[in-house]
Amino acid sequence: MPGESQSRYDQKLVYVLKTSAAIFAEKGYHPTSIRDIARATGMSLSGLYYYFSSKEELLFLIQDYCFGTVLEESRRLLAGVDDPVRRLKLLIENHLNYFVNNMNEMKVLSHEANSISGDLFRKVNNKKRQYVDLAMGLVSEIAREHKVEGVDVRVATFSLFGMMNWIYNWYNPRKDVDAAGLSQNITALFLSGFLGGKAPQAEKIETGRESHLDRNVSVWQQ
Amino acid sequence: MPGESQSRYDQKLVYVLKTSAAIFAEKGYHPTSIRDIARATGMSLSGLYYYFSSKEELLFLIQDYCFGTVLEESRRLLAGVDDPVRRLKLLIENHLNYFVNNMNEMKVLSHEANSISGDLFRKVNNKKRQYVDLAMGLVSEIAREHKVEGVDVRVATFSLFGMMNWIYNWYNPRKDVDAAGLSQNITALFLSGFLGGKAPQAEKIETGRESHLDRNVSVWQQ
DNA sequence: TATATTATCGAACACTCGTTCGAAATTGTT
DNA sequence: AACAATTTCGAACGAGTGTTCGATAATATA
Repeated sequence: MPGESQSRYDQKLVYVLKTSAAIFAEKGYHPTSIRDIARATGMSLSGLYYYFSSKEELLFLIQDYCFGTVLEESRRLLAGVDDPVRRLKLLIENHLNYFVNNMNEMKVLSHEANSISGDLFRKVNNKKRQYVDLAMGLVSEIAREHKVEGVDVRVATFSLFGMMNWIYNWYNPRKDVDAAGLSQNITALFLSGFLGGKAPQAEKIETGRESHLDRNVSVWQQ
Repeated sequence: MPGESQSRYDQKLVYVLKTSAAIFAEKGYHPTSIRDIARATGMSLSGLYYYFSSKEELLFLIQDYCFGTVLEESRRLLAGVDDPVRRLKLLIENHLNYFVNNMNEMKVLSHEANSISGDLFRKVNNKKRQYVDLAMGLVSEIAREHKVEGVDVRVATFSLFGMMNWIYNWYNPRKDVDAAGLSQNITALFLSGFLGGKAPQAEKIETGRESHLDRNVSVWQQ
C-alpha cells in the first residue's frame, strides 16, 4: 500500500515543520540556518532537502499549513450561524484559541509574513486576504446593523487583528489568562469598544469564565 | 569650535540612521547588508564604520533614539495632567502621531525588537519597560476609578499596544485616515471597550475631527 | 532472497556576509 | 602655507550561508 509509505513521509514532514517552526519562532527565520534545523531534528543537512526544495519553501509550508487550518476551522465554525456579532465572536475565539495552542507557527505566520516572496508569498497572501475579508465583512455588517458612527471599519478591523496577532510579543501561558479568558477579554474589549456602549453587549460570552481582574494586575513585566 | 565639527558629524549620522531605517523597514534587518546601506547612502563600505562600530549598534542607535523621543515627548505631554483618562488619551495620541510620522523607525523598533542582543537589547528594553509601565499604570488607575470588571489589565494594556503597533502592517497614509483620525478611532475603540459603556465616553476627543466612516469601507485590501 | 523504491548522508562549491586596516583625501586650525 | 584632526576609502580576510550531487543505507515489493 502506498498509504503506509506516504504516512511515514508525512509524519516526518510534520516533525520537520514543527521543529523548524519552533526555531524560527525563537531566533527568527533569517538568522536560522539549515544547519540549525539539521541539528535540532537530528538529520543531516542534505537529508532535509528531501522534504523541501529550499529554505523559503520550508517557511511556506509552515505558513500555508498553519493558515489553511485557521481558515478552514473558522469557516466550519461559522457555518450555520447568521448573527454577525455571534459570527465575529466565533472568529475571534477560534483565532485566539489556535494562536495560543500553536504559538510557534502563528508567530512565524505573523512575524515572517514578508520573509517570503514571489508565488509562495502570493499563495499565503491569498488566504490571508480571504480571512481579512471575512472579518472585515462581519465588522461592516455589525456597523450597519447597529448604526455605528465615528469609527472607520478598516481601522477597527485591523485594530482587532492587532490585538489578536500582537500576543506573541507578550503572552505567557504560565502567567496570563488561558485561551478562553483571552478570547473573552478581547471580544469584550473590541465589541463594546466598537459598539460604543449602544448595543446589548451585556450578553454573556459563550465561554463563560469568571473574571480574571484579580490576577497579574501588578505584574508588569513584558 | 568643536560644536561646528560635531554638528557636521551629527548631521551625517542622522542621515545614515534615517537611510538605514528606511532599508531595514523595507526588507528587514537581517537581509539588509552593510553594502546595501553603503549603496543607498552613497558612502563606502568601510566609511560607514566611522559612524557605528557594528551592524548591531547601528540597529541600536535607530531604536534607542526613536524610543527615547517617544518616551520623552509623552512625559512632556502628560506633565501637569491629572485625570488618568485624559493622560491615556494623550499617550495614545502621541504614540500614533509619532508612529505615522516616523513609520520606518517605529517599524524597526517594533518588528526588530529581538534582532538585538546583550547590553544593547537591555538598554532599549529598559526604556520599553518604563513606557509599558506608564501605560499599564494608567489603565490600572482607570480600571480602579471606574470600577471596571471582567477585563484583565495586562491583557487590556497589551491589546492597546497591539492596536497601535500593528499599524505598520496595514496603514497606508494615502488611503487611510490621518494620524489624528487614527488616534480618535483607536482611543474611542479602546476606551469605550475598556469601560464597557459604563463611563461618560461621550466626551469629545481633543483632536475633534469628523467621522471617517464613509471612507474606505469597501476597500479591503491588506 | 533479489530487486526496486524510498530515504539519508558526507563532502564540496560558489557566494555573500560583517569587519578590519593602513593609506589617502578632506576639512579645520594656526 | 603648514600642520593637525577629521573623515573616507579600496582591498582583503575569515567565517558562515544555501544548495547540489553521487553514493550509500534502509525499507518495501516480488
